[in-house]
Amino acid sequence: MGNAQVADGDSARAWPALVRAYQDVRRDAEAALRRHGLKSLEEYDALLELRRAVRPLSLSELEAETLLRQYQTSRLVDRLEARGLVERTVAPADGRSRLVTLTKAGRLTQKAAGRAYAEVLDNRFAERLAGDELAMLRRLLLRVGAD
Amino acid sequence: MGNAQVADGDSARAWPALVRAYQDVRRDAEAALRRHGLKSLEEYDALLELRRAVRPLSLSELEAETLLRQYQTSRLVDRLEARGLVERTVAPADGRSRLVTLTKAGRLTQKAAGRAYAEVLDNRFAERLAGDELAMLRRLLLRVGAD
DNA sequence: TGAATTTAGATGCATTTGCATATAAATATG
DNA sequence: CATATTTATATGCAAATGCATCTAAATTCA
Repeated sequence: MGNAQVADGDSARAWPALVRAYQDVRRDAEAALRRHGLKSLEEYDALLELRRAVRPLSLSELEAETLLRQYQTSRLVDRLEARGLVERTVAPADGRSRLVTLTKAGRLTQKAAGRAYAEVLDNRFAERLAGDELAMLRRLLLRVGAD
Repeated sequence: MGNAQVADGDSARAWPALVRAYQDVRRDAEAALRRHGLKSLEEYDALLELRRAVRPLSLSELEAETLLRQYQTSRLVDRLEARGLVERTVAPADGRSRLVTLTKAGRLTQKAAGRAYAEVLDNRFAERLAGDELAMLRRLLLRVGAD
């Protein structure tokens, strides 16, 4: 949406800046992830959740962690599976459920991509804002989102 | 990407909050725009630029204003045209260029959608943050984006 | 227990994206 | 002036998205 400008009540001059920041960070982050074979932040997030989990996650658990829609999760896992980054197995306890686990390649990719991602964020946040500014930014953003 | 969490250096705890805020505002805004027949923020932005412009804009001018890609602009205009919100005419001065103008319906849609959009932003920003907080948020976000 | 309901995922279909390339008009060059 | 190049926009095609719906397994409950 580019400028994301609205009618012009200046009540919300922060919104275009938010859009801009989001897009710029996201662009950098996705470029970094692409260099490691991932196609989107969503893919990375799924890999990260899988790595963090103590036990294999079902698709619906993964869905809950990532805030993706049901069908998005299903297809995201399709793609990760096709590239050999995860595996899907029928849950022993519930025949409807599929458990998703990272493969070796998936773990390696997550690790490498994670480092690149963290670098981008450092670049965009830590190197540009002081600690108290970061905290303030976060607090303000949390008030804008949520509900 | 849901949580948008990264490896865990806390240098960038602001990023998940940024993602969250962006997604929440955008979701509300698009819901409001849909009620007025628009499918995305991008569509609204294009209508707004066209309304603001003193003269008809070519596709490439519109592209520059909105930060869309060339093919995105072309197809966005396709869709707006199909719904009777804009018209495309060959530029008199340059036979390659198409000038895009709002139709009557396009103007009405822009106006109504704009009000709804502004309401959402007021809701998300002005009603939640004080004036100096808004200004601060904006300043911080501008430093994160850009470059 | 057997039929109805709910839950977990998958998928058909239409739309949208992205990339690369095509078309066509304008401009530059020899 | 004729050809090559650049500029403005459109488009074919493959992948991705969204919606609604489907299948199959589990659970409810009469």
